Amino acid sequence: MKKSKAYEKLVEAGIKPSVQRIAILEYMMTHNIHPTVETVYNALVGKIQTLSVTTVYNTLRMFAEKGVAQMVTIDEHRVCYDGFTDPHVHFFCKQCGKVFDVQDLPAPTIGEGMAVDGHQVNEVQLYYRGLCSECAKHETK
Amino acid sequence: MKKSKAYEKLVEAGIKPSVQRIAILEYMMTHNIHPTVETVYNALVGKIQTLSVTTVYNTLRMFAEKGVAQMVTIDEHRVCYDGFTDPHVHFFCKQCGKVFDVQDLPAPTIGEGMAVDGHQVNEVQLYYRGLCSECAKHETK
DNA sequence: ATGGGTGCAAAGGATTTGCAACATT
DNA sequence: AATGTTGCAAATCCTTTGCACCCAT
Repeated sequence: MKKSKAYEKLVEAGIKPSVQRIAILEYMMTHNIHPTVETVYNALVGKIQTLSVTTVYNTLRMFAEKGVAQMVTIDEHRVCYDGFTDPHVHFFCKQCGKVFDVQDLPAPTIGEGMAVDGHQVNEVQLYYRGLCSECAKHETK
Repeated sequence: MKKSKAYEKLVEAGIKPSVQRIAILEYMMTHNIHPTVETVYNALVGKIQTLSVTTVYNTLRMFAEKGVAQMVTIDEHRVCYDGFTDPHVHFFCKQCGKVFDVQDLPAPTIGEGMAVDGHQVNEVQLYYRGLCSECAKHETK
């Protein structure tokens, strides 16, 4: 049987595939919505009825370590994850807490072995905070 | 008696000054170390013996809302605060968890009423993650 | 049979909230 | 006296860990 994109990506990253891992990665690859652990759990527990929150936590953390997903820490209260590992800019809405990808602006990039002020760099994040267009509508009253 | 810089800054921001608030802001203004709530508490509980962690939490959160301090959410596990509200670049060390200001790189700026992708912007953050020079030393063995 | 993955329950921490005491005007 | 601030204790919520069970090799 033909292996899925998610399956292959896991193997490439040196992660042993499993039903749960494939499902979680597949979800990340097809939903560009910066889900939290809870969101991923809720989305998948219907298909994998035995899924536990713990597994989602552990799996996403592992994905971030292995570079299969990106951890996004904009929200004061909860971490979310991004399936698109290419660098790009985020926007965080203080009202609804959603994270959006920003198309308008170029993302900063990091070269191989890059350093700033003598510190060795692995990741960059550029994000804006404010009120998203959706929330701005309801604000006007 | 002459009012301190911290006192004046609070009044300007529309915050009613109090012993605790002045002390916390004064600490933020004289220590460029991106302290966590805990750090601020430990530093001040000697001078204000009745100080509570709750007050530090509430006060710093309020400072961030009023623009007197900046909330920095790089660390997955804990938030820290920055007394310098002018935009600038941060570096986060994954090993020791410290946050540094980056001098080498220019900070992104936000103009009055700026928007990205139609969303209304209030704050920007640009940060790098990696291994700081101090931790890199001990790593070499 | 073995090694790793999963998921439950419990632990661990950070942050927030309710509320009574307190300080300042 | 009135208003707003403080701080204790408890509650809440997110995340991690320990461990037994299960699955796949």
